Amino acid sequence: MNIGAAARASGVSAKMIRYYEEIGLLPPAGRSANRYRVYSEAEVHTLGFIRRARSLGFSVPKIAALVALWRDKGRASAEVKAIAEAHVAELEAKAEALATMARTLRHLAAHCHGDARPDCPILEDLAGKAD
Amino acid sequence: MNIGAAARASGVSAKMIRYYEEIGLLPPAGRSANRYRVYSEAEVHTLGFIRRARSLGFSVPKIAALVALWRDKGRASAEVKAIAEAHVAELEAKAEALATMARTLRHLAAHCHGDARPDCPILEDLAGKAD
DNA sequence: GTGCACGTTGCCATCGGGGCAGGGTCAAGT
DNA sequence: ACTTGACCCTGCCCCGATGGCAACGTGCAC
Repeated sequence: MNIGAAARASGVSAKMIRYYEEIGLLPPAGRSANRYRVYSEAEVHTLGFIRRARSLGFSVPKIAALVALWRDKGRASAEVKAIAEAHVAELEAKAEALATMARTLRHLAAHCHGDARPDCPILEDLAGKAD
Repeated sequence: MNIGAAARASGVSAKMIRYYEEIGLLPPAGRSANRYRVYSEAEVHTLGFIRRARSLGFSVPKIAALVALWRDKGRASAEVKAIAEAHVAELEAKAEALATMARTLRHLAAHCHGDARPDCPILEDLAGKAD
């Protein structure tokens, strides 16, 4: 299977497959006589694993750790759980930071007339009223 | 006031002040005879505005629009409110996306023993059990 | 044999910064 | 006067994960 077919089969773009190989997340793919990268079903399976991990917001280094544990049939599930829980905490912290910004701004916007008049509590706050 | 003093007074790093000038968010600062950038209190005030807008997650282009409205004493508050509400929607969408990832992963982790045994629903899910 | 689809590598851009190198400037202390 | 240290200047490289483009090689179908 060439890279394009592997990309279609896994949902990971050819560009990203090369990138993952370049940064060491994937071992160098085998090459056919014409120097084209060749992928097996197992490698496509790994690419799908990576895609799903990315969709849960895992960074590439964390995914590397997860893939290593996945390959290690004797892993302790505690190790996986620890990575996952640390990531959940990170995600929740980021989500809360964004939600806090949204609440603050929503509150400011609620007090803004939103008409043709120029006075606006949003600008007043940004200008340092509450500094 | 030189750039270092302006940075301390505004809370924006000297590096970022130069960056904002370079990308056009700030007009080129005046220069003293030795080519040092010179800042007035008004410019420091603008920098504080930018810093607070950044802390609410506004992108640089949006901040450029907000600064322009701030300067325009005849602005309609509706314009400011529209930018703010669009940004609130963006923030909430991103926060919700992260929160959804966190919930999904938290759910998977809750079903993981987290002990020395190797079986782990987190890895099973990533491997495509639910693909 | 020709054209198209696909592969290869390499470079540039994103965004909001951090950091460092190499050099100029200035003020205070010796 | 001379040195030292703090500050300033510009320009470059780095981060993460991804997209895009250029220039060029390959393979297959007609």
